[in-house]
Amino acid sequence: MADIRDVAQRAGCSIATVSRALNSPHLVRPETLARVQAAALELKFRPNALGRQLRGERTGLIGVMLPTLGNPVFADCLEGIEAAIEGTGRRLLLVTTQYDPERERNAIETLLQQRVDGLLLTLADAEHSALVDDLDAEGVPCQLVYNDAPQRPCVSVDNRAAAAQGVAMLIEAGHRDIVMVTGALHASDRAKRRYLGYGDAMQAAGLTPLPAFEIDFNSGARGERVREWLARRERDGVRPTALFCSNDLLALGVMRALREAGLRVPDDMSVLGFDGLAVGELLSPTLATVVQPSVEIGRHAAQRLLAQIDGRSDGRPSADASVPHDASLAHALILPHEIRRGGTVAAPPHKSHAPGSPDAEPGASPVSK
Amino acid sequence: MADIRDVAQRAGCSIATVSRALNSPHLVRPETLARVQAAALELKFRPNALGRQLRGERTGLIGVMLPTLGNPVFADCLEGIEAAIEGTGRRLLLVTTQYDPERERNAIETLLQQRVDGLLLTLADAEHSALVDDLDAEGVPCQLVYNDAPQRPCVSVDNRAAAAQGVAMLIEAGHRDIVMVTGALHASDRAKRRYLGYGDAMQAAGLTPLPAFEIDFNSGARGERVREWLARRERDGVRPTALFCSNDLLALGVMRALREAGLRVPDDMSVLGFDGLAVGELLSPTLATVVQPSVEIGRHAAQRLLAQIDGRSDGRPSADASVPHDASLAHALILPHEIRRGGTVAAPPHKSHAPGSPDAEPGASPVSK
DNA sequence: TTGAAAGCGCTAACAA
DNA sequence: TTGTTAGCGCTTTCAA
Repeated sequence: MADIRDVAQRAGCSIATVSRALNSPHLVRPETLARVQAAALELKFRPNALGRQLRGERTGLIGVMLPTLGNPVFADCLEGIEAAIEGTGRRLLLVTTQYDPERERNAIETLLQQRVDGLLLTLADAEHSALVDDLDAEGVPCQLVYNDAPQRPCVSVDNRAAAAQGVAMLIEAGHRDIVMVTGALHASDRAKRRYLGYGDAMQAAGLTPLPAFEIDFNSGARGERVREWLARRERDGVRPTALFCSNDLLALGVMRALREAGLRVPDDMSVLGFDGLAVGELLSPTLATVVQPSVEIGRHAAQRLLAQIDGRSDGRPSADASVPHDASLAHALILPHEIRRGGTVAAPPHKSHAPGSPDAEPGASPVSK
Repeated sequence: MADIRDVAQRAGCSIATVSRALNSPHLVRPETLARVQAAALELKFRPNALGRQLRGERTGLIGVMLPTLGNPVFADCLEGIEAAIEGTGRRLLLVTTQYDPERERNAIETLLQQRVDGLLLTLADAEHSALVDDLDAEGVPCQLVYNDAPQRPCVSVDNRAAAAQGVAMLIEAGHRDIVMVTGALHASDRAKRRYLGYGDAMQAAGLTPLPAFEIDFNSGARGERVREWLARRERDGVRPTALFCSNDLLALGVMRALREAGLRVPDDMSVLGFDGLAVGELLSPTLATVVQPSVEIGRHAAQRLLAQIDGRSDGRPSADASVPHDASLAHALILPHEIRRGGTVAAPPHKSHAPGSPDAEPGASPVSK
């Protein structure tokens, strides 16, 4: 593989001139420039980015760490990131962590060793993660994605408020027995905040928040577990009429389980998701959900990161320059969410639950409180 | 940021010893090793991968180029790739092209400049792309993903056979008027092959293949176009009873359009997809589709690429060594597809349109041949 | 407008 | 077992 020296020789000039011809053509006499370009072409010269990166202060590499791409919400976000860096000559170094905190740590270290100019991260739990503090202390440009931690540089929706609003819609539709279904709660700070929002909405309506129904995402026995859980609740006489799922993918899984259990959505059970996956709108009935602008989240995060990177005088992380160029980049950017009404939410089944009236109405769920 | 020299100084040894301590600890006296490690820790030394990569013959970087992540089929594949490199100490450099041939060319060049050890690519059109030949000529390890070009190093399903089998299922269900719906046909060699497969199945059943209905993926007016097209066909008296969509995403879009047009699936129209997206199974009715093992495609492609890379004596692309270590890596790996029967396919509606035979046989499709 | 030369941080001979 | 040293391919002063 031809290197800059070969080109120089062929063009009859020094390597410095070749470098200039490539990077600052205006500094080179047109004649020389032409000779260099011709030589480069003939030799199929492909500049080695490593050399430049080692020398320079920037690599043009952006590190992206996401939990998984199996959930379109992250893939969408990545599309937004890609869109934002498109044309900037930057490249993406991608790692997924499967929500594993240890992999998070390793992945970040790896990215840093490659000398990425900045990081775009979705952490399992941003607020309690020392990682971000470390990065901050080291002066590594970094934006969190989806994590909403008010004091951190991040781009997200207000998960708590958004969830509350979604649940409020369920309540408005007449539901009182609403249960939140989540993947492993501990795995995601988003889910936790959404659960708080669920609680807010319930209490605001004078209802008692119920414990979340945690269901392992990765277990194949999802349908079974849901059915089993429903049966148990049925026995206890407290079958909910609506389920608020902590994300759309989970909602889809739950809906299938319900179907397998012989329950119709929304006739027997309403379902509300969170994320706003595009496929939700293609379903029938369409999935009611709390929409977060995933692509925009990715795009904004990337834009902020780029601003942060460009804001530094030198490209290298500087431990002392703890003040970003624009201080607002150091704090959360909360994008607007949206409630998407959909066919999966309807009024609860006929027999309504007058509080305090314990009459056993056939086919109806008794009331809580 | 501390470099290897700083560590050496602090540990009271030479940089060579530090390097050894890090990369070949067994070559270093335990005492020294400990000192180095301590020094590295105290200085928060983070080895600069660029230095190593510039020096060495491998970067550990794998270039991945996909059309988009908006289609889960590619995100799934990427998950497979990730899974395959997990634990190998390799990293992924990711680029998406939005099916744009020019971006393909640029992206590859960019990846090559970063000195990736190999490439994993999905091209718009693999068979007629000079790109792969160039790469091959340059000796860059490379595997195509999804593209099925028998003579090329790639991992895919047999799109033609798979499509034929899917369409055969439709025919078996009683359909005769089957139209294939595709995104821009020219944009994807997969779609072309699937159309061939459609033709195969139709002819094998003595039916006349119809022109494909091409519909722009990115146009927002999808629903409208589908309705309009249906209306036209209706006027012509040749309304199809089944649609074979060139991919699942398209199938979902089409189904929505049908719904908006007041047609029920599968009662009024059967729909068959291609890809086997997980969400298809979560729908109701579940999406009938030709399943390709996306994650496995990604995983195998990555594994083959790694084998190819490791097979080379030197890590650098060598123009002459056109023969891979294992010659089979130079040819297609065709993974098995699968027909997923689903609720979107049923027998055609009662009034069938027998070509030439105007008698309306209730409830039965005329027989071919 | 061009060239010579000094590294960027690291690895790997080769010597000691 | 350790150190010295020569680069990997490039950019960028500094001089000419």
